[in-house]
Amino acid sequence: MKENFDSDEELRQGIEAMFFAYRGFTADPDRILATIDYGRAHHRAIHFVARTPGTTVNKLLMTLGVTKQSLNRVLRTLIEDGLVESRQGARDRRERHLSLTSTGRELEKRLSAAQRERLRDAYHAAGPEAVEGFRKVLEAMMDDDMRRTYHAITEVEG
Amino acid sequence: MKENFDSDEELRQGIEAMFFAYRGFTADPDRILATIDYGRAHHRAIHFVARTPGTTVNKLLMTLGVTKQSLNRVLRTLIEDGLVESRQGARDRRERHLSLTSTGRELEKRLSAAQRERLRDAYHAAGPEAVEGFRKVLEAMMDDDMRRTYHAITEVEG
DNA sequence: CTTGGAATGTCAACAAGGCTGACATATTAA
DNA sequence: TTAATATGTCAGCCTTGTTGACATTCCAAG
Repeated sequence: MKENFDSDEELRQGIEAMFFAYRGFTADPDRILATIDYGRAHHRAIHFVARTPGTTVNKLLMTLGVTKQSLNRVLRTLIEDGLVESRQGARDRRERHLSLTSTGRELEKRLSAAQRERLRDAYHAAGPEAVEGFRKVLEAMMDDDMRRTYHAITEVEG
Repeated sequence: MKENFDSDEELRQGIEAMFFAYRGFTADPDRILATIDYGRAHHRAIHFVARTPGTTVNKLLMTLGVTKQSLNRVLRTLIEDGLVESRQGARDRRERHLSLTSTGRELEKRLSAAQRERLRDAYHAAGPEAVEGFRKVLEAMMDDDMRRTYHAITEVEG
């Protein structure tokens, strides 16, 4: 297998693996979200607000790769529902700094716990070396600007 | 890293890696699809019809994990546009066996080539051992029934 | 040979969550 | 003073998912 790891057939299998794995990856949070009338878009917003507290709307926009109108719709409901807090910037008062409320953090924990459990189980089944390879390939698969965003987030926090 | 590969922080990074990588994974086909007024749903249908020619609607339904109404809408346009062929089953004439026309195969090749190139570059950047780990973790991340479907496809074809 | 159920197709209605375009407002920077 | 930036919001559109209902065709069991 290693001597031909980039054959068309190998690559097609990789494509299918990504497809099916991503379904598993989102399945657990999706089930939780469905019970509270939220969707994946809410999850993504909550995740990155939790991850980079105090981030601005613009930064979140770029991270998520959606339009402000699309994000705004989601963000508005999260703010109305008391999960996300929006504070005017002190230095630049045009900016809104976003953070989770304690209620928001509770939901974030539930969603994250489910997703982390799925990943942890997969990591254990595959082993530490596999995990390293997994991360390497995923990183290489990103667009350059996404890789930068990824590094910005994981280096500061991790 | 290896001694703590399943810490919460490591897992959160894995989650983000999946998120950003999946964006890259779909980016190239998405660009092609946009020029011809198709979406990801069309791509997925085309991919699996190409992969398992002669498959039935029901099998495709289960593979894709959507409702028949949702698939039917996509499939109908593909058939109307002459990319997919639907033949009544010989043994069981309720079934429709799906396959790509030559036009369909052309599009499939374009989409697949773009996506395979992305993956191949990532594989080369990460190396053969990493690829093995990548595949292992992805497989472990799938739901059981998706893993069965995945094996059914890759074992027959690959 | 009838009948139940399976496989498929189709209609209608609805929702989430993307998008574009246009416009308003506040604030900062030139 | 003016231009640019950050944000919010309204309106409308598209894709792609959902449910529910119903028709057709056909296999298979009784």
